[in-house]
Amino acid sequence: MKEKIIKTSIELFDEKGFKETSIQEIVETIGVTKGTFYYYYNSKEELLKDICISYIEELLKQQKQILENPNTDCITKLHEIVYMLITNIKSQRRSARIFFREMRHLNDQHLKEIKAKRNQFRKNYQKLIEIGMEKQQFKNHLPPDMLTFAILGITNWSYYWFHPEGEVSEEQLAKIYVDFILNGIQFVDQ
Amino acid sequence: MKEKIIKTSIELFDEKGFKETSIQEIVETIGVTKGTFYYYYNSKEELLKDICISYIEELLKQQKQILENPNTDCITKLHEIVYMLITNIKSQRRSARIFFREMRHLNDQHLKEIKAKRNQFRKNYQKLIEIGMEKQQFKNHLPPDMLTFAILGITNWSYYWFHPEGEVSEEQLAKIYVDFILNGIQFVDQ
Amino acid sequence: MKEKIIKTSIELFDEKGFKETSIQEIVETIGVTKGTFYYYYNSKEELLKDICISYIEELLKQQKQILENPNTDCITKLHEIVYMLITNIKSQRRSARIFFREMRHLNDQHLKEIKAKRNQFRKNYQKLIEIGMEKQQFKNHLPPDMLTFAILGITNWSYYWFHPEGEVSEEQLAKIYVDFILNGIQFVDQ
Amino acid sequence: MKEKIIKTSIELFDEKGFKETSIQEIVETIGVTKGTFYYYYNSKEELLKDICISYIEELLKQQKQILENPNTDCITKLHEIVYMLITNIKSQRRSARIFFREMRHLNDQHLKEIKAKRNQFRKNYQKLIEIGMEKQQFKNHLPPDMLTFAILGITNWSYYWFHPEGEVSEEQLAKIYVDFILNGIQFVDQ
DNA sequence: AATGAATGAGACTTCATTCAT
DNA sequence: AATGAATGAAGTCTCATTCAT
Repeated sequence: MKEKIIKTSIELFDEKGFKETSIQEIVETIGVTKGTFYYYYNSKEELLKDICISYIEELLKQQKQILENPNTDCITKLHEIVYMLITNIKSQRRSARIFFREMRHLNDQHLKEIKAKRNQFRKNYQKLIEIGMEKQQFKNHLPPDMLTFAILGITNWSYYWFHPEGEVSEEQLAKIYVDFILNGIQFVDQ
Repeated sequence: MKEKIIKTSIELFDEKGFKETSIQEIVETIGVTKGTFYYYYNSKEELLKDICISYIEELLKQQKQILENPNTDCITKLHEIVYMLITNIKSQRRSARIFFREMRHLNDQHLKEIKAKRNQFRKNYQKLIEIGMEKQQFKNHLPPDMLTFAILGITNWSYYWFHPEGEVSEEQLAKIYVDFILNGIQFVDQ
Repeated sequence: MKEKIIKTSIELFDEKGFKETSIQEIVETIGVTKGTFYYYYNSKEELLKDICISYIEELLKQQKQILENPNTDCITKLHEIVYMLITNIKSQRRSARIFFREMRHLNDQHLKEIKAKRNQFRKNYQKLIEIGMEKQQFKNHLPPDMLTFAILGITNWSYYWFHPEGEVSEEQLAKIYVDFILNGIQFVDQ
Repeated sequence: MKEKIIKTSIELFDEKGFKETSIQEIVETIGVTKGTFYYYYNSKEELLKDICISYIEELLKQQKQILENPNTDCITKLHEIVYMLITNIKSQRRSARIFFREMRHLNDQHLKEIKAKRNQFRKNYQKLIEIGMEKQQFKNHLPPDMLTFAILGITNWSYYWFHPEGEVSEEQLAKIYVDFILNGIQFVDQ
């Protein structure tokens, strides 16, 4: 039942927004009553927290697997993270959008917890860039923190417009982005 | 008075969200009563529309000036747009965030109008990339639409974390981003 | 309207209890809607506070008038306070009962304020007893604070059973009580 | 288990009120689940009835013992009842307060039953006063019913403020009250 | 003897909006 | 140009109670 509630809420929160989705709507969609909801959750906010936590923790887990692989270099790892984020769109687009857009409805404590994890993800990313710079896989004349924000912006933004069912596949988009991130767009006369 | 309402609403909508800000709060902040609000606006939604329209039209106007300048090449134009978007953060961060986050509260008609202008901005951007490709200022092996989304993602995302009052100035950030967009991050042994 | 709300609420709170009376019932009795209630009060608790404050402040005011009269001695003053409390039953019985029974539903701050005033009333009463002891109008071998509680108990309790419309009039009851307080019930052989 | 439920409920009902205490809270405090509660009680009201009945019946029992003692006179009996009520505060304060304050949540039938016993207690008290009057232990110029209410008010009220652990002991308070009841407070020049 | 899932009625409260003045 | 009173629909949440196991 808890699973059902989460699944339904994710759809509704993404489509209509957290505030705009009433508990009534959630339980009606499932076919139970409001009491049932409050048997599983103490508040609407707690449900949102669950959704947000699940999302970011899954992301951290996948990032960890990629970063701790001893057999890949920095460029490969960068590619894998970009690819991971793009492929996640298919299954996690809703959660991701809820994460970014509705996070502010969490209470102070939960918000702090969530933001810590989000920052952790970014810091890990940045660390990869820094290591790549040390190993001379990446250029080192630009500040790694700003670069990290930029690279994150590219993939995060794609959650708002990219449709994995469309003409461009996930693999293709990931490749395009990695190429862009590595080489930029300027024409170089050789 | 209308100016006061807009100014106050922008602050409140950004800080608390559209739904979370009541008309009561807006008019209390100004020091008038609800009747006054409804003298100037027919609904809360209309006020949001005003804010969103102003934001995107101003952006289009500035973009137009840059693009129509006959004396600059594509790379310069790209730099100018990036710089324009980053400098706008100082004065328009609130409006921009409201634009992205609260747009969905608009009614169908207004939403259509807004999205048309937003797409216009993106299409103009994309056109610049395409022209640059034709003129061999930009490489042409990557799809210009995906590149445009990527470039947009970089600057749009900065509205959520960049603080113009911080250590890195707007000029610096714009330079970093343009460098990144043009050349990428991969180390090139020459 | 505010007056109507207070009047109706006092009746309902007394008859059914604070928790047991819904806003719905209050406004239905008056013939308005819930919105109207919340136009005048921010919460149900605030209304209760108003009722409690009004009650205790009126009591303090009347007590003050009696105590500050320079032309009456302690015994007269005692009589006047007892009489005042008994006569108040007719008009204030409901408020008094709400005061005693529902006070605990007030929030911490309001409760503190109310209790301060209630203690003030008791302290003033006790002061009268102490002055009477000094002036040898009252015996001084019993602790004045305990006596004050006892005397208060007598009249306060009457709010729960005394009906001014019954056989015994207010004047009579006050006289009986003062006689009892002054002389006790033990038969004295003279 | 039933004992545990009663004990816990008395504490919670006294501290928070009957309506304000949920069955959930009661069973959580004990460490069982709601089903357990409903195995022992058919409703929350039934539990309240149990508490109230136990309290008043115990009181009647103790009163009976005192009144039926053939070896004590009326003044001694009065003293013993006052003392009994005061000593009860230590063990029964919570029950007593629930009795007075929450009684109204009982259903009609239970309320009738309870009130009958409460009146019985008062009537017995009044009878003692009347007998004392006949035997010329008590003055007979004041109506015994009003006097009974007054005497009851004194002790009942003490349930709301007297702390047996404080400076004044139960014996002392009983003595003070009996002295007051018998002799009053007026200074008598002899 | 006890559990856990589910119910459903009803509570307080919020708020955009209307309208006579 | 602005006010203040009033509306009413909708929202979140509570909780005593039921029932199959």
